[in-house]
Amino acid sequence: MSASKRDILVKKALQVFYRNGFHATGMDMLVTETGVSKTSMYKHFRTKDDLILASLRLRDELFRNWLMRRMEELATTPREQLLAMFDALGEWFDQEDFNSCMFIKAASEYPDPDHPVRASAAEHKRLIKHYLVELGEKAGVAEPAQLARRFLLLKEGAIVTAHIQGSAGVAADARQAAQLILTDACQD
Amino acid sequence: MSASKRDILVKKALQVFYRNGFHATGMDMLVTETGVSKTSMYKHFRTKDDLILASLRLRDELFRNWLMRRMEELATTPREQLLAMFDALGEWFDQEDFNSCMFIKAASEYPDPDHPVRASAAEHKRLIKHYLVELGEKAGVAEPAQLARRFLLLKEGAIVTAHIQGSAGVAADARQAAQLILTDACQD
DNA sequence: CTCAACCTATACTGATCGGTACAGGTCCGC
DNA sequence: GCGGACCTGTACCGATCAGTATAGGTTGAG
Repeated sequence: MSASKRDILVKKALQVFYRNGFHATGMDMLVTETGVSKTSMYKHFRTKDDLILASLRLRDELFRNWLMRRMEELATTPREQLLAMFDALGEWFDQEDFNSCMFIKAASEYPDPDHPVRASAAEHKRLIKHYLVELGEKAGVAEPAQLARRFLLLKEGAIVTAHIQGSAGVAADARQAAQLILTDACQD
Repeated sequence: MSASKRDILVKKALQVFYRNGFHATGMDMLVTETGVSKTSMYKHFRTKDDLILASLRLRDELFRNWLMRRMEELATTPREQLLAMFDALGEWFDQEDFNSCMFIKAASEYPDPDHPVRASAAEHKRLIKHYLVELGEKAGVAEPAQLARRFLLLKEGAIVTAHIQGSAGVAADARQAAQLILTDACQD
């Protein structure tokens, strides 16, 4: 159970960073919210940035696992699973703690493109795209990479729109547009 | 010319906030970057938030004017102008100071949905959507509101993707997807 | 000349920032 | 029992945060 404190810290820090932002969250707030002493935090992570990166790694793992599992639960064939991404997104948007994509927010707060936080965001998006390409191949579309890129545009657009304008109808709009794109991809 | 100092302040503050983020930019940095004294700043704006809101108002005006003008320069018919939005976005993505959408970044940094910054972001997106609806009506599509919503998803998705993954090919991908959606919208 | 509007520079407030120092408590294997 | 791993609380560091106070310079209209 020695890893437990560290895990509690990262898990809770992830929630606070996601809700409150990165620059706006001070280490003292994390002490209060996590119940872990500051001394312990700096034993596990040399800097605040290291803790942020650990939070992003956990977020990537949790979110991608959730999304992929949900897509596979909601549909059976690869084609239907691709479209089901937008149903899963719709469920996410309607959760009360939905607050946009953590990696979009992270990239927004770190202007330096070479910052590790930006690399983490890029990797997260790359991994999701890779999963979509695989699904596209299983679905037998002619150009799975192109399909994945187009689906990702709709996904990111839906996240941002649900965040700024509200979630009503956004996932359904994205799903309908995705259906058009998928139909086209299967005709080629 | 009494408005000039204030205008210089807001114009330069907009650039610094856009480049550097809102929480990460202190008032002292703005003193350095704008050359306007802190006393003057607080004569014109009661709080930092007020200055941020003024910057966002200016950004909304400048960006929407630029986008609409560019769309109308790049094409003649309403249908072509709609698609030209993605050509204009492509030009923006390739500018060296491109750093995502200021309103997406602003919404990312202010978690409270009732904060005026969030309202400003929502209004900006609403105004762009309204312009797209008008163009859709001119183009004679059956459901201009639906078309505008789908185009906006692609637009926001392209902005975020160009920001995180790099701009290569993003605008072209979005344009191709938009072409499919537009074709469908004209068939109904 | 004078007044008011508008600007500047400098110094300051209390709070908070990321990060460190220090002293001590708990628990487990040897 | 004893050392080491791991945790706590508290106090502190210099820097920076948003915002204020004070004093004085410049400019144009009456």
